[in-house]
Amino acid sequence: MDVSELLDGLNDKQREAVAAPLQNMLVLAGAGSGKTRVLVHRIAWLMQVEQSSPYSILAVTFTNKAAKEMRSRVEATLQGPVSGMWIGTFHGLSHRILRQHHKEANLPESFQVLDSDDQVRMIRRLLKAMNIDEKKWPAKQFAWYIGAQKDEGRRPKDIQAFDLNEQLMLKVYAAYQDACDRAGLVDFAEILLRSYELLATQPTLLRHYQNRFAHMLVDEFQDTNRIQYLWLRLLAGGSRSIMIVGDDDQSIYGWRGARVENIRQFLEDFDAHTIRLEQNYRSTATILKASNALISNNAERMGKSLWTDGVDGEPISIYAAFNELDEARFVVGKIKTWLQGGNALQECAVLYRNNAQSRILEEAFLQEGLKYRIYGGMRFFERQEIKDALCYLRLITNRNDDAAFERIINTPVRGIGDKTLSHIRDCARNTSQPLWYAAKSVIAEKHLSGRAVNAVNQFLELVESLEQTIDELNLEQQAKLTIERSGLMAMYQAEKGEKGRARVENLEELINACGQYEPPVEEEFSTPLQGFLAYTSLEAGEGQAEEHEDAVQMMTLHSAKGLEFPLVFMVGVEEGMFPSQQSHEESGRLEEERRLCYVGMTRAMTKLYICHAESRRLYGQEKYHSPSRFIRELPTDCVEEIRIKTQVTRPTSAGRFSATVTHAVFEDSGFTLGQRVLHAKFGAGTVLNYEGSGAQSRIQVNFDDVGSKWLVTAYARLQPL
DNA sequence: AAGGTGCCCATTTTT
DNA sequence: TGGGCACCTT
Repeated sequence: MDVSELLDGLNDKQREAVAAPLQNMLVLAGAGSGKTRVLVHRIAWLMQVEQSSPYSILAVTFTNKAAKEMRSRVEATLQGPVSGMWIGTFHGLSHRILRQHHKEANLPESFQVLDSDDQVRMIRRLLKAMNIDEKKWPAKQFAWYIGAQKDEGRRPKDIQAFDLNEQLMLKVYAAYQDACDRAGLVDFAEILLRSYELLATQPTLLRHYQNRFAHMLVDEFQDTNRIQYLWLRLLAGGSRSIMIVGDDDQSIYGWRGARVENIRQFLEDFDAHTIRLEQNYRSTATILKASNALISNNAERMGKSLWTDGVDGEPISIYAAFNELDEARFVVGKIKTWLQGGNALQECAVLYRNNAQSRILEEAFLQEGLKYRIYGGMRFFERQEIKDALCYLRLITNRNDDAAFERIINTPVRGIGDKTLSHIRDCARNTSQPLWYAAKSVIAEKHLSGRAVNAVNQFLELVESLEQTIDELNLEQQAKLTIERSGLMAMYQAEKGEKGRARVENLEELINACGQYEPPVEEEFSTPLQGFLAYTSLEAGEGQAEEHEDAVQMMTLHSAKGLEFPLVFMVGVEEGMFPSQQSHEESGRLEEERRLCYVGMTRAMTKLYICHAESRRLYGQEKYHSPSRFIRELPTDCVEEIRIKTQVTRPTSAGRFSATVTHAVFEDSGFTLGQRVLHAKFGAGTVLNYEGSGAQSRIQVNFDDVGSKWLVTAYARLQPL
């Protein structure tokens, strides 16, 4: 392959990054500036021009999807499969290291990964055992605390608890860690921390990896947390060839431990050269101008300004909806118009700040027969029936796995009740052994009724006999046998309704997935089953939505990152919603919300609508929100207000005003005499008179109080009578 | 052991 | 408002 092909079609800045001499680099890559392209081409460049072996390259991403895409694009560029190159997520790569050196990491060979749900269940059990009232201290809070500590690289011994609350947190952290260690379980944060500690304490091992990975590339660097940064820095050693790609303006995960500061830290620690990718290939000039203006309100920035040599495009449309129903109706209407223009449904995306907002929209889409797809939600390997089955497989692999034991000991019901179970738990605690062995002891001690003994025995034998099949059967057959012999299949077949049918299908799909699974060649698993289990927890699978279907794409602003759509709606852009109420309280949060808004806006390719509702039913109460400050921060020449906006004179006193209604929404809002209206703008009022319809209508309102808030937009022109 | 009731809570999410 | 969950009832 001709080397120049690697640079063809790149702009100057991209080319500078791809063809740079071996050095540490920060590529500040704006939205839609072709960062993946740069990463992929850089990898190809390293191999073709620098003659680097694929073995010497380590590329890290955050999501499996991104890792997969990067690998396939590298392979496409190099026109052939690359083997030996490490491309993966932080968790995936760390996990691989732990597998390979489980002994040095003090982990059993059969160690398993706990997902967040397992983790919370595990903590919940501990809380019960420790007599901690879950009502007062929810398990989730502990999970949060533990995760946050691990993300910062702190073990219980490193933490000083100042108040009682933190002392409790710490106590549970220590107990939880102990339980995990005994059971051979690691949670997600543990994977990173453990792998970091492993490298930090094993100089030979560290040197091995440092020597191997001469080149490191990191995607979405602004999302790295403390421990990920330390991990990278440790692994990089004195390397002169690490390229990080990121965008401080798109850092939206501070709340889960991401540190934008890592970018500056990197510049300092690695004495890196900075390249800015500011040419955008996605959006219209108008959208970019508005986005730039918005983000310039943030103080802490590396500085960057997106530009395009494309068209200006249409202005951004702002729609002030009457309420959330009107907002949904508006979105539906505009999407229909879009379709009439000969465009596809899947080109449309509706973005919202929190998941609850999707409901009203769904209803509206359903009503109009528009297909939609919601991103996020329960993933395949996280489903109840799937996890049940997986826990059988886990226990088969590792008898110490208390989390799995707890989940399936009486699923399906086999007459092992609370009493029997607490016997087993007590025994486990008193004798410091896993539940599995405690169950055996309890049976031997004959403290139980004959019936209970039978039931427990049956369970133990079931698992043991299933383990025997490992050598004889392939993974698919084994999964099938497990799901059948455990009674799970029968149990879910008996479940009535659509739900039961779906669950049976999912179980079949799981068997299918086992058949499809091929253990990765580079990684050593003692059995294919172990490999499969690791795969299920590190890669939870797709959500429920069908990807190929032509449907409106609905998702939170967070999950929209990295995607692009010709037509984008941002809904609920109101003070208190977005920026969210909570973000006012903590410092720095507001800027993150603004970055989130920036991310949302820069998803749009050709047309962007921003909607806000003046009244919204929230938690069963009518709330009046003013338009988000983010709307105000957009330059007026980039924006068009869809509802006719009229500058109005602020009513200075209570009394009668007449209003000329300027929008048809009032047509079906159906004013009635005596109705209370026009809330947030001028305070509450009563409709005195209403005539005509739509833009022709006139309404007289008597305001009994003049609101303290002053806003420039209005539905109607108000005139003192 | 399933079904009902009442209570509490209420961003954002990947691994 | 409504969903999830713990607890209570049959």
